[in-house]
Amino acid sequence: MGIRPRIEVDRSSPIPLYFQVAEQIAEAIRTGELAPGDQLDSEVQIAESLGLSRPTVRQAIGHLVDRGMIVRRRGVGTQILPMPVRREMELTSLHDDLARSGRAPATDVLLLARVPAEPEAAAALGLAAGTPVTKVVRLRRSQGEPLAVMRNWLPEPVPPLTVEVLETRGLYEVLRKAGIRICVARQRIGACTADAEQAALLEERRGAALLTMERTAFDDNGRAVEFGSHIYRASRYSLEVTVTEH
Amino acid sequence: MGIRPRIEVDRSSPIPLYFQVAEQIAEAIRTGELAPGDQLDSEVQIAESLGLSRPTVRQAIGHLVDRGMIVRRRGVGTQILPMPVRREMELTSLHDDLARSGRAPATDVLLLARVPAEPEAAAALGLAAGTPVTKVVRLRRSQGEPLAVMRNWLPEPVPPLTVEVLETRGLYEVLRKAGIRICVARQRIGACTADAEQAALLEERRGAALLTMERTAFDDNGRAVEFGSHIYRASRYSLEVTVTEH
DNA sequence: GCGGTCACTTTGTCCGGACAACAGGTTGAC
DNA sequence: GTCAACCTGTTGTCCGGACAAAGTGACCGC
Repeated sequence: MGIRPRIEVDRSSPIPLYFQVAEQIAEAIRTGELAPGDQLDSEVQIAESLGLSRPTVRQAIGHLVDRGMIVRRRGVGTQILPMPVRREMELTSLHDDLARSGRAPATDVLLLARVPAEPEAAAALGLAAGTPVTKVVRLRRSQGEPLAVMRNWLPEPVPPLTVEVLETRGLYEVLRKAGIRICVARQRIGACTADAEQAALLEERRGAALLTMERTAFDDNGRAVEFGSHIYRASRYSLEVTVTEH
Repeated sequence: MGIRPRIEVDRSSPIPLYFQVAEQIAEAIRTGELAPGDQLDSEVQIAESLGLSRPTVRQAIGHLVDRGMIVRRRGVGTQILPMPVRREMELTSLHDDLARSGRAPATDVLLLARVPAEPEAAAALGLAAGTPVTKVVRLRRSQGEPLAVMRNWLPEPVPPLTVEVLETRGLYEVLRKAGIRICVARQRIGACTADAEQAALLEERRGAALLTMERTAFDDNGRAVEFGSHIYRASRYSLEVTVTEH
Protein backbone atom coordinates (compact mmCIF):
# COMPACT_ATOMS: atom_id res chain seq x y z
CA MET A 1 0.00 0.00 0.00
CA GLY A 2 1.46 3.25 -1.11
CA ILE A 3 1.03 6.90 -0.52
CA ARG A 4 -1.63 8.76 -2.44
CA PRO A 5 -0.68 12.30 -3.36
CA ARG A 6 -3.43 14.89 -3.20
CA ILE A 7 -4.43 15.33 -6.82
CA GLU A 8 -7.36 16.85 -8.59
CA VAL A 9 -7.98 16.85 -12.29
CA ASP A 10 -9.95 19.48 -14.14
CA ARG A 11 -11.64 17.97 -17.18
CA SER A 12 -12.68 21.38 -18.42
CA SER A 13 -9.07 22.50 -18.64
CA PRO A 14 -7.35 22.49 -22.02
CA ILE A 15 -4.33 21.00 -20.29
CA PRO A 16 -4.29 17.23 -20.95
CA LEU A 17 -5.30 15.08 -18.02
CA TYR A 18 -2.06 13.12 -18.03
CA PHE A 19 -0.13 16.38 -17.85
CA GLN A 20 -2.17 17.66 -14.91
CA VAL A 21 -1.53 14.45 -13.00
CA ALA A 22 2.19 14.49 -13.78
CA GLU A 23 2.62 18.09 -12.70
CA GLN A 24 0.74 17.60 -9.44
CA ILE A 25 2.76 14.54 -8.52
CA ALA A 26 5.92 16.45 -9.42
CA GLU A 27 4.83 19.32 -7.20
CA ALA A 28 4.12 16.92 -4.34
CA ILE A 29 7.66 15.62 -4.75
CA ARG A 30 9.19 19.11 -4.88
CA THR A 31 7.35 20.29 -1.77
CA GLY A 32 8.21 17.16 0.20
CA GLU A 33 4.65 15.89 0.46
CA LEU A 34 6.14 12.87 -1.31
CA ALA A 35 9.57 12.09 0.07
CA PRO A 36 12.42 10.03 -1.39
CA GLY A 37 11.79 6.37 -0.72
CA ASP A 38 8.04 6.83 -0.49
CA GLN A 39 6.00 4.42 -2.54
CA LEU A 40 3.15 5.71 -4.66
CA ASP A 41 -0.23 4.01 -4.80
CA SER A 42 -0.55 1.46 -7.59
CA GLU A 43 -1.53 2.66 -11.03
CA VAL A 44 -4.94 1.03 -10.70
CA GLN A 45 -5.56 2.71 -7.36
CA ILE A 46 -4.54 6.14 -8.62
CA ALA A 47 -6.71 5.69 -11.71
CA GLU A 48 -9.72 4.67 -9.67
CA SER A 49 -9.34 7.46 -7.16
CA LEU A 50 -9.09 10.07 -9.93
CA GLY A 51 -11.72 8.57 -12.21
CA LEU A 52 -9.15 8.20 -14.97
CA SER A 53 -8.04 5.28 -17.06
CA ARG A 54 -4.92 3.32 -16.27
CA PRO A 55 -3.15 4.23 -19.57
CA THR A 56 -3.69 7.92 -18.76
CA VAL A 57 -2.15 7.51 -15.32
CA ARG A 58 0.67 5.45 -16.79
CA GLN A 59 1.42 8.22 -19.24
CA ALA A 60 1.62 10.74 -16.41
CA ILE A 61 3.89 8.50 -14.36
CA GLY A 62 5.98 7.80 -17.46
CA HIS A 63 6.80 11.49 -17.73
CA LEU A 64 8.05 11.52 -14.16
CA VAL A 65 10.16 8.46 -14.83
CA ASP A 66 11.69 10.20 -17.84
CA ARG A 67 12.53 13.18 -15.66
CA GLY A 68 14.28 10.96 -13.15
CA MET A 69 11.87 11.80 -10.33
CA ILE A 70 10.45 8.32 -9.76
CA VAL A 71 11.27 4.75 -10.63
CA ARG A 72 8.98 1.83 -11.38
CA ARG A 73 9.55 -1.85 -10.75
CA ARG A 74 7.35 -4.58 -12.07
CA GLY A 75 5.68 -6.47 -9.26
CA VAL A 76 6.92 -4.00 -6.64
CA GLY A 77 5.49 -0.58 -7.35
CA THR A 78 6.50 3.01 -7.93
CA GLN A 79 8.96 4.82 -5.70
CA ILE A 80 10.04 8.42 -5.24
CA LEU A 81 13.71 9.02 -6.02
CA PRO A 82 16.02 11.35 -4.10
CA MET A 83 15.41 15.00 -4.88
CA PRO A 84 16.04 15.97 -8.47
CA VAL A 85 18.52 18.56 -9.57
CA ARG A 86 18.09 22.26 -9.20
CA ARG A 87 18.35 23.00 -12.87
CA GLU A 88 17.15 20.41 -15.27
CA MET A 89 18.45 20.85 -18.75
CA GLU A 90 15.48 22.16 -20.63
CA LEU A 91 14.81 24.04 -23.79
CA THR A 92 14.84 27.37 -22.10
CA SER A 93 17.34 30.15 -21.92
CA LEU A 94 19.61 31.08 -19.08
CA HIS A 95 17.54 34.21 -18.46
CA ASP A 96 14.42 32.15 -17.82
CA ASP A 97 16.30 29.77 -15.55
CA LEU A 98 17.82 32.51 -13.44
CA ALA A 99 14.50 34.34 -13.24
CA ARG A 100 12.79 31.16 -12.14
CA SER A 101 15.26 30.64 -9.34
CA GLY A 102 14.95 34.22 -8.21
CA ARG A 103 18.49 35.25 -9.08
CA ALA A 104 17.83 38.61 -10.65
CA PRO A 105 19.14 38.09 -14.16
CA ALA A 106 20.28 41.15 -16.00
CA THR A 107 21.45 41.43 -19.56
CA ASP A 108 23.64 43.85 -21.46
CA VAL A 109 23.27 43.65 -25.20
CA LEU A 110 26.73 44.13 -26.66
CA LEU A 111 25.75 43.60 -30.28
CA LEU A 112 22.56 43.32 -32.29
CA ALA A 113 23.21 43.44 -35.99
CA ARG A 114 22.48 41.86 -39.32
CA VAL A 115 25.74 40.36 -40.50
CA PRO A 116 27.00 37.81 -42.99
CA ALA A 117 27.11 34.48 -41.16
CA GLU A 118 30.53 33.31 -40.07
CA PRO A 119 31.37 29.85 -41.46
CA GLU A 120 30.75 27.97 -38.22
CA ALA A 121 27.40 29.61 -37.63
CA ALA A 122 26.42 29.16 -41.25
CA ALA A 123 27.28 25.47 -41.08
CA ALA A 124 25.32 24.97 -37.90
CA LEU A 125 22.31 26.72 -39.39
CA GLY A 126 22.51 24.88 -42.67
CA LEU A 127 23.21 28.04 -44.63
CA ALA A 128 25.80 29.11 -47.13
CA ALA A 129 28.66 31.06 -45.56
CA GLY A 130 28.01 34.77 -45.80
CA THR A 131 24.23 34.44 -45.77
CA PRO A 132 22.81 37.36 -43.79
CA VAL A 133 21.76 36.46 -40.26
CA THR A 134 20.98 38.37 -37.13
CA LYS A 135 23.79 38.19 -34.60
CA VAL A 136 23.23 38.91 -30.94
CA VAL A 137 25.93 39.19 -28.31
CA ARG A 138 24.88 39.58 -24.69
CA LEU A 139 26.51 39.70 -21.30
CA ARG A 140 24.35 38.00 -18.70
CA ARG A 141 24.69 38.88 -15.07
CA SER A 142 23.31 37.20 -11.99
CA GLN A 143 22.99 39.18 -8.76
CA GLY A 144 24.97 41.92 -10.43
CA GLU A 145 27.96 39.74 -11.26
CA PRO A 146 28.90 38.73 -14.79
CA LEU A 147 28.03 35.12 -15.44
CA ALA A 148 28.04 34.41 -19.14
CA VAL A 149 28.68 35.80 -22.58
CA MET A 150 26.24 34.51 -25.14
CA ARG A 151 26.55 34.84 -28.88
CA ASN A 152 23.61 33.78 -30.99
CA TRP A 153 22.99 33.70 -34.68
CA LEU A 154 19.41 33.69 -36.00
CA PRO A 155 18.54 32.89 -39.59
CA GLU A 156 16.06 35.03 -41.49
CA PRO A 157 13.23 35.72 -41.25
CA VAL A 158 13.86 36.98 -37.74
CA PRO A 159 11.18 38.32 -35.40
CA PRO A 160 11.63 41.98 -34.59
CA LEU A 161 14.36 42.14 -32.01
CA THR A 162 15.24 45.22 -30.04
CA VAL A 163 17.89 45.86 -27.44
CA GLU A 164 15.15 46.48 -24.89
CA VAL A 165 13.39 43.19 -25.53
CA LEU A 166 16.66 41.29 -25.42
CA GLU A 167 17.64 42.92 -22.15
CA THR A 168 14.43 41.97 -20.38
CA ARG A 169 13.48 38.58 -21.82
CA GLY A 170 15.06 35.29 -22.68
CA LEU A 171 15.85 34.69 -26.31
CA TYR A 172 13.76 31.52 -26.50
CA GLU A 173 10.80 33.32 -24.99
CA VAL A 174 11.06 35.94 -27.70
CA LEU A 175 11.33 33.34 -30.44
CA ARG A 176 8.40 31.35 -29.10
CA LYS A 177 6.27 34.47 -28.84
CA ALA A 178 7.05 35.04 -32.49
CA GLY A 179 5.60 31.64 -33.29
CA ILE A 180 8.81 29.70 -33.68
CA ARG A 181 8.27 26.27 -32.20
CA ILE A 182 11.59 25.09 -30.84
CA CYS A 183 11.36 21.40 -30.13
CA VAL A 184 14.90 20.00 -30.03
CA ALA A 185 18.39 21.33 -29.46
CA ARG A 186 21.77 19.74 -29.81
CA GLN A 187 24.46 20.95 -27.47
CA ARG A 188 28.15 20.42 -27.23
CA ILE A 189 29.56 21.15 -23.78
CA GLY A 190 33.22 21.78 -23.26
CA ALA A 191 35.72 23.87 -21.39
CA CYS A 192 38.41 26.39 -22.16
CA THR A 193 40.50 28.99 -20.42
CA ALA A 194 39.63 32.68 -20.66
CA ASP A 195 41.55 34.81 -23.12
CA ALA A 196 42.09 38.52 -22.49
CA GLU A 197 38.83 39.65 -24.05
CA GLN A 198 36.71 37.01 -22.39
CA ALA A 199 38.40 37.67 -19.06
CA ALA A 200 37.65 41.37 -19.31
CA LEU A 201 33.99 40.82 -20.14
CA LEU A 202 33.45 38.30 -17.37
CA GLU A 203 35.61 40.05 -14.78
CA GLU A 204 37.73 36.97 -14.42
CA ARG A 205 41.46 36.65 -14.56
CA ARG A 206 43.02 35.59 -17.80
CA GLY A 207 43.40 31.81 -17.90
CA ALA A 208 40.41 31.21 -15.66
CA ALA A 209 38.31 28.13 -16.41
CA LEU A 210 35.24 28.68 -18.58
CA LEU A 211 32.44 26.29 -19.36
CA THR A 212 31.50 26.42 -23.03
CA MET A 213 28.36 25.43 -24.82
CA GLU A 214 27.49 25.40 -28.45
CA ARG A 215 23.90 24.77 -29.29
CA THR A 216 21.81 24.43 -32.40
CA ALA A 217 18.05 24.59 -31.93
CA PHE A 218 15.53 23.21 -34.41
CA ASP A 219 11.87 23.93 -34.90
CA ASP A 220 9.15 21.39 -35.63
CA ASN A 221 9.96 21.55 -39.33
CA GLY A 222 13.48 20.34 -38.69
CA ARG A 223 14.80 23.78 -39.54
CA ALA A 224 17.68 25.23 -37.56
CA VAL A 225 16.34 28.37 -35.94
CA GLU A 226 19.24 29.35 -33.71
CA PHE A 227 22.90 28.70 -33.28
CA GLY A 228 24.45 29.77 -30.01
CA SER A 229 27.96 29.84 -28.63
CA HIS A 230 28.11 30.57 -24.92
CA ILE A 231 30.83 30.84 -22.32
CA TYR A 232 30.19 30.71 -18.59
CA ARG A 233 32.36 31.49 -15.62
CA ALA A 234 33.13 28.06 -14.22
CA SER A 235 33.59 29.57 -10.79
CA ARG A 236 29.97 30.60 -10.73
CA TYR A 237 28.14 28.21 -12.94
CA SER A 238 27.72 24.52 -13.64
CA LEU A 239 25.20 22.45 -15.50
CA GLU A 240 23.15 19.81 -13.81
CA VAL A 241 21.49 17.08 -15.72
CA THR A 242 19.54 13.98 -14.92
CA VAL A 243 20.12 10.99 -17.12
CA THR A 244 17.64 8.15 -17.09
CA GLU A 245 17.94 4.64 -18.38
CA HIS A 246 16.28 4.07 -21.73
CA MET B 1 2.53 10.19 -48.42
CA GLY B 2 5.63 9.36 -46.48
CA ILE B 3 8.53 7.02 -46.67
CA ARG B 4 8.18 3.57 -45.23
CA PRO B 5 11.36 2.27 -43.63
CA ARG B 6 12.09 -1.40 -44.09
CA ILE B 7 11.04 -2.94 -40.80
CA GLU B 8 10.35 -6.42 -39.62
CA VAL B 9 9.12 -7.43 -36.23
CA ASP B 10 9.81 -10.75 -34.59
CA ARG B 11 6.92 -11.71 -32.29
CA SER B 12 8.88 -14.63 -30.91
CA SER B 13 11.61 -12.32 -29.64
CA PRO B 14 11.65 -11.33 -25.98
CA ILE B 15 12.40 -7.79 -27.10
CA PRO B 16 9.17 -5.76 -26.97
CA LEU B 17 7.60 -5.00 -30.32
CA TYR B 18 7.66 -1.27 -29.79
CA PHE B 19 11.37 -1.46 -29.03
CA GLN B 20 12.10 -3.44 -32.18
CA VAL B 21 10.27 -0.88 -34.29
CA ALA B 22 12.01 2.05 -32.61
CA GLU B 23 15.48 0.55 -33.06
CA GLN B 24 14.91 -0.28 -36.71
CA ILE B 25 13.67 3.18 -37.51
CA ALA B 26 16.63 4.62 -35.60
CA GLU B 27 18.98 2.43 -37.61
CA ALA B 28 17.37 3.54 -40.85
CA ILE B 29 18.01 7.12 -39.77
CA ARG B 30 21.61 6.43 -38.78
CA THR B 31 22.43 4.68 -42.07
CA GLY B 32 20.79 7.38 -44.16
CA GLU B 33 17.99 5.19 -45.46
CA LEU B 34 15.83 7.85 -43.83
CA ALA B 35 17.31 11.28 -44.40
CA PRO B 36 16.73 14.59 -42.60
CA GLY B 37 13.56 16.18 -43.89
CA ASP B 38 12.05 12.87 -44.96
CA GLN B 39 8.53 12.24 -43.83
CA LEU B 40 7.58 8.90 -42.31
CA ASP B 41 4.43 7.07 -43.25
CA SER B 42 1.48 7.84 -40.98
CA GLU B 43 1.07 5.91 -37.77
CA VAL B 44 -1.91 4.06 -39.16
CA GLN B 45 -0.02 3.05 -42.29
CA ILE B 46 3.01 1.82 -40.37
CA ALA B 47 0.75 -0.13 -38.00
CA GLU B 48 -1.13 -1.77 -40.82
CA SER B 49 1.98 -2.66 -42.76
CA LEU B 50 3.56 -4.28 -39.70
CA GLY B 51 0.40 -5.89 -38.36
CA LEU B 52 0.74 -3.94 -35.13
CA SER B 53 -1.60 -1.69 -33.24
CA ARG B 54 -1.43 2.06 -33.49
CA PRO B 55 -0.59 2.55 -29.77
CA THR B 56 2.36 0.20 -30.18
CA VAL B 57 3.67 2.13 -33.15
CA ARG B 58 3.07 5.40 -31.32
CA GLN B 59 5.11 4.15 -28.41
CA ALA B 60 8.00 3.32 -30.74
CA ILE B 61 7.83 6.69 -32.44
CA GLY B 62 7.54 8.38 -29.06
CA HIS B 63 10.94 6.99 -28.08
CA LEU B 64 12.50 8.47 -31.20
CA VAL B 65 10.89 11.82 -30.46
CA ASP B 66 12.35 11.70 -26.94
CA ARG B 67 15.78 11.03 -28.44
CA GLY B 68 15.49 14.04 -30.71
CA MET B 69 15.61 11.98 -33.89
CA ILE B 70 12.18 12.81 -35.25
CA VAL B 71 9.47 15.34 -34.74
CA ARG B 72 5.69 14.97 -34.96
CA ARG B 73 3.12 17.54 -35.97
CA ARG B 74 -0.58 17.03 -35.68
CA GLY B 75 -2.28 17.04 -39.08
CA VAL B 76 1.07 17.09 -40.89
CA GLY B 77 2.98 13.93 -40.03
CA THR B 78 6.30 12.72 -38.72
CA GLN B 79 9.58 14.06 -40.01
CA ILE B 80 13.22 13.02 -39.69
CA LEU B 81 15.40 15.59 -37.95
CA PRO B 82 18.98 16.45 -38.92
CA MET B 83 21.46 13.84 -37.83
CA PRO B 84 21.69 13.32 -34.08
CA VAL B 85 24.81 13.78 -32.07
CA ARG B 86 27.71 11.42 -32.01
CA ARG B 87 27.54 10.75 -28.32
CA GLU B 88 24.20 10.90 -26.62
CA MET B 89 24.37 11.23 -22.91
CA GLU B 90 23.41 7.83 -21.69
CA LEU B 91 23.82 5.78 -18.58
CA THR B 92 26.97 4.15 -19.75
CA SER B 93 30.57 4.67 -18.94
CA LEU B 94 33.21 6.39 -20.98
CA HIS B 95 34.85 3.03 -21.65
CA ASP B 96 31.72 1.72 -23.32
CA ASP B 97 31.30 4.88 -25.35
CA LEU B 98 34.85 4.87 -26.64
CA ALA B 99 34.68 1.18 -27.41
CA ARG B 100 31.46 1.69 -29.31
CA SER B 101 32.99 4.40 -31.46
CA GLY B 102 36.07 2.30 -32.11
CA ARG B 103 38.51 4.52 -30.30
CA ALA B 104 40.53 1.86 -28.50
CA PRO B 105 39.91 2.73 -24.88
CA ALA B 106 42.54 1.72 -22.40
CA THR B 107 42.51 2.03 -18.68
CA ASP B 108 45.17 2.20 -15.98
CA VAL B 109 43.89 1.53 -12.51
CA LEU B 110 45.69 3.91 -10.19
CA LEU B 111 43.88 2.92 -7.03
CA LEU B 112 41.50 0.17 -5.93
CA ALA B 113 41.01 0.16 -2.20
CA ARG B 114 38.52 -0.02 0.62
CA VAL B 115 38.68 3.33 2.34
CA PRO B 116 36.64 5.46 4.71
CA ALA B 117 34.42 7.66 2.53
CA GLU B 118 35.51 11.25 2.18
CA PRO B 119 32.78 13.69 3.26
CA GLU B 120 31.71 14.67 -0.24
CA ALA B 121 31.46 11.09 -1.44
CA ALA B 122 29.68 10.06 1.75
CA ALA B 123 27.15 12.84 1.31
CA ALA B 124 26.51 11.94 -2.31
CA LEU B 125 26.00 8.30 -1.39
CA GLY B 126 23.79 9.05 1.56
CA LEU B 127 26.27 7.58 4.04
CA ALA B 128 27.86 8.78 7.24
CA ALA B 129 31.31 10.24 6.69
CA GLY B 130 33.95 7.60 7.26
CA THR B 131 31.75 4.71 6.21
CA PRO B 132 33.90 2.17 4.38
CA VAL B 133 33.50 2.30 0.62
CA THR B 134 35.43 1.02 -2.33
CA LYS B 135 37.37 3.75 -4.09
CA VAL B 136 38.57 3.38 -7.65
CA VAL B 137 40.85 5.78 -9.48
CA ARG B 138 41.51 5.20 -13.14
CA LEU B 139 43.28 6.91 -15.97
CA ARG B 140 41.42 6.44 -19.22
CA ARG B 141 43.23 6.71 -22.51
CA SER B 142 41.91 6.93 -26.02
CA GLN B 143 44.15 6.01 -28.95
CA GLY B 144 47.02 5.86 -26.47
CA GLU B 145 46.59 9.43 -25.22
CA PRO B 146 45.36 10.28 -21.74
CA LEU B 147 41.80 11.50 -21.84
CA ALA B 148 40.29 11.41 -18.37
CA VAL B 149 40.92 10.68 -14.73
CA MET B 150 37.96 9.08 -13.05
CA ARG B 151 37.48 8.65 -9.34
CA ASN B 152 34.58 6.54 -8.19
CA TRP B 153 33.24 5.58 -4.79
CA LEU B 154 31.08 2.50 -4.42
CA PRO B 155 29.05 1.71 -1.29
CA GLU B 156 29.07 -1.76 0.20
CA PRO B 157 28.23 -4.44 -0.64
CA VAL B 158 30.44 -4.15 -3.68
CA PRO B 159 30.74 -6.76 -6.40
CA PRO B 160 34.17 -8.34 -6.60
CA LEU B 161 36.35 -5.83 -8.39
CA THR B 162 39.82 -6.55 -9.65
CA VAL B 163 42.33 -4.41 -11.41
CA GLU B 164 42.08 -6.65 -14.46
CA VAL B 165 38.31 -6.33 -14.70
CA LEU B 166 38.47 -2.58 -14.27
CA GLU B 167 41.13 -2.26 -16.92
CA THR B 168 39.13 -4.11 -19.54
CA ARG B 169 35.50 -3.18 -18.86
CA GLY B 170 33.43 -0.16 -18.08
CA LEU B 171 32.45 0.33 -14.48
CA TYR B 172 28.72 0.36 -15.22
CA GLU B 173 29.03 -2.87 -17.17
CA VAL B 174 30.63 -4.49 -14.16
CA LEU B 175 27.97 -3.17 -11.81
CA ARG B 176 25.17 -4.28 -14.10
CA LYS B 177 26.68 -7.74 -14.48
CA ALA B 178 26.64 -7.92 -10.70
CA GLY B 179 22.92 -7.30 -10.70
CA ILE B 180 22.90 -3.64 -9.83
CA ARG B 181 20.16 -1.96 -11.83
CA ILE B 182 21.28 1.59 -12.46
CA CYS B 183 18.31 3.57 -13.69
CA VAL B 184 19.03 7.25 -13.10
CA ALA B 185 22.07 9.45 -12.59
CA ARG B 186 22.42 13.06 -11.64
CA GLN B 187 25.37 14.90 -13.06
CA ARG B 188 26.92 18.24 -12.46
CA ILE B 189 29.10 19.44 -15.31
CA GLY B 190 31.65 22.15 -14.82
CA ALA B 191 35.12 23.29 -15.70
CA CYS B 192 38.38 23.97 -13.96
CA THR B 193 42.03 24.46 -14.78
CA ALA B 194 44.53 21.65 -14.26
CA ASP B 195 46.67 21.70 -11.13
CA ALA B 196 50.13 20.16 -11.11
CA GLU B 197 48.97 16.65 -10.28
CA GLN B 198 46.14 16.61 -12.77
CA ALA B 199 48.38 18.07 -15.44
CA ALA B 200 50.94 15.36 -14.88
CA LEU B 201 48.40 12.55 -15.08
CA LEU B 202 46.74 13.90 -18.20
CA GLU B 203 49.94 15.04 -19.92
CA GLU B 204 48.60 18.54 -20.15
CA ARG B 205 50.24 21.74 -19.15
CA ARG B 206 49.37 23.19 -15.78
CA GLY B 207 46.46 25.59 -16.11
CA ALA B 208 44.96 23.80 -19.08
CA ALA B 209 41.19 23.69 -19.28
CA LEU B 210 39.49 20.58 -17.89
CA LEU B 211 35.90 19.52 -18.18
CA THR B 212 34.60 18.18 -14.86
CA MET B 213 31.72 15.93 -14.05
CA GLU B 214 30.33 14.75 -10.76
CA ARG B 215 27.76 12.07 -10.94
CA THR B 216 25.63 10.12 -8.52
CA ALA B 217 23.94 7.03 -9.88
CA PHE B 218 20.87 5.39 -8.31
CA ASP B 219 19.45 1.91 -8.65
CA ASP B 220 15.79 1.04 -8.97
CA ASN B 221 15.42 1.08 -5.20
CA GLY B 222 16.41 4.71 -5.11
CA ARG B 223 19.69 3.77 -3.50
CA ALA B 224 22.86 5.59 -4.48
CA VAL B 225 25.15 2.96 -5.95
CA GLU B 226 27.99 5.09 -7.24
CA PHE B 227 29.48 8.50 -6.83
CA GLY B 228 31.96 9.62 -9.45
CA SER B 229 34.18 12.62 -9.91
CA HIS B 230 35.79 12.83 -13.33
CA ILE B 231 38.05 15.26 -15.11
CA TYR B 232 38.54 15.32 -18.86
CA ARG B 233 41.04 17.05 -21.07
CA ALA B 234 38.98 19.78 -22.67
CA SER B 235 41.30 19.79 -25.66
CA ARG B 236 40.28 16.26 -26.49
CA TYR B 237 36.82 15.80 -25.13
CA SER B 238 33.41 17.40 -25.06
CA LEU B 239 29.96 16.25 -24.16
CA GLU B 240 27.15 16.27 -26.65
CA VAL B 241 23.56 16.19 -25.59
CA THR B 242 20.21 16.42 -27.26
CA VAL B 243 17.51 18.27 -25.40
CA THR B 244 13.91 17.81 -26.44
CA GLU B 245 10.87 19.84 -25.59
CA HIS B 246 8.71 18.34 -22.84
C1' DG C 1 -5.26 37.21 -56.79
C1' DC C 2 -7.02 36.62 -52.32
C1' DG C 3 -9.73 35.11 -48.54
C1' DG C 4 -12.93 31.92 -46.61
C1' DT C 5 -14.81 27.35 -46.26
C1' DC C 6 -14.74 22.55 -46.37
C1' DA C 7 -12.96 18.01 -46.56
C1' DC C 8 -9.40 15.10 -45.63
C1' DT C 9 -5.17 13.60 -43.27
C1' DT C 10 -2.57 13.02 -39.37
C1' DT C 11 -1.34 13.20 -34.63
C1' DG C 12 -3.00 13.82 -29.65
C1' DT C 13 -5.82 12.29 -25.93
C1' DC C 14 -8.47 9.09 -23.51
C1' DC C 15 -10.69 4.76 -22.68
C1' DG C 16 -11.48 -0.32 -21.48
C1' DG C 17 -9.54 -4.59 -21.71
C1' DA C 18 -6.49 -8.73 -21.57
C1' DC C 19 -2.52 -11.18 -20.58
C1' DA C 20 2.55 -11.55 -19.42
C1' DA C 21 6.30 -10.99 -16.31
C1' DC C 22 8.31 -9.75 -12.12
C1' DA C 23 8.41 -9.52 -7.11
C1' DG C 24 7.36 -10.56 -2.47
C1' DG C 25 5.05 -12.94 1.15
C1' DT C 26 2.95 -17.05 2.92
C1' DT C 27 2.46 -21.84 3.54
C1' DG C 28 3.55 -26.52 3.70
C1' DA C 29 6.67 -30.35 3.17
C1' DC C 30 10.99 -32.26 4.31
C1' DG D 1 15.68 -24.24 9.23
C1' DT D 2 15.33 -24.50 4.32
C1' DC D 3 13.24 -24.78 0.00
C1' DA D 4 9.67 -25.08 -3.33
C1' DA D 5 5.12 -23.98 -4.64
C1' DC D 6 1.45 -20.96 -4.65
C1' DC D 7 -0.96 -16.73 -4.33
C1' DT D 8 -1.44 -11.92 -4.64
C1' DG D 9 -0.07 -7.50 -6.10
C1' DT D 10 1.96 -4.53 -9.41
C1' DT D 11 3.98 -2.98 -13.66
C1' DG D 12 4.87 -4.01 -18.78
C1' DT D 13 3.08 -4.94 -23.25
C1' DC D 14 -0.30 -5.01 -26.66
C1' DC D 15 -4.80 -4.35 -28.57
C1' DG D 16 -9.08 -2.01 -30.59
C1' DG D 17 -11.66 1.91 -30.45
C1' DA D 18 -13.45 6.74 -30.36
C1' DC D 19 -13.15 11.50 -30.65
C1' DA D 20 -10.52 16.03 -30.57
C1' DA D 21 -7.32 19.23 -32.53
C1' DA D 22 -4.13 20.91 -35.81
C1' DG D 23 -2.70 21.36 -40.51
C1' DT D 24 -3.06 21.25 -45.52
C1' DG D 25 -4.91 21.58 -49.96
C1' DA D 26 -8.67 22.19 -53.08
C1' DC D 27 -12.45 24.82 -54.37
C1' DC D 28 -15.37 28.73 -54.74
C1' DG D 29 -16.81 33.42 -54.54
C1' DC D 30 -15.50 38.10 -54.81
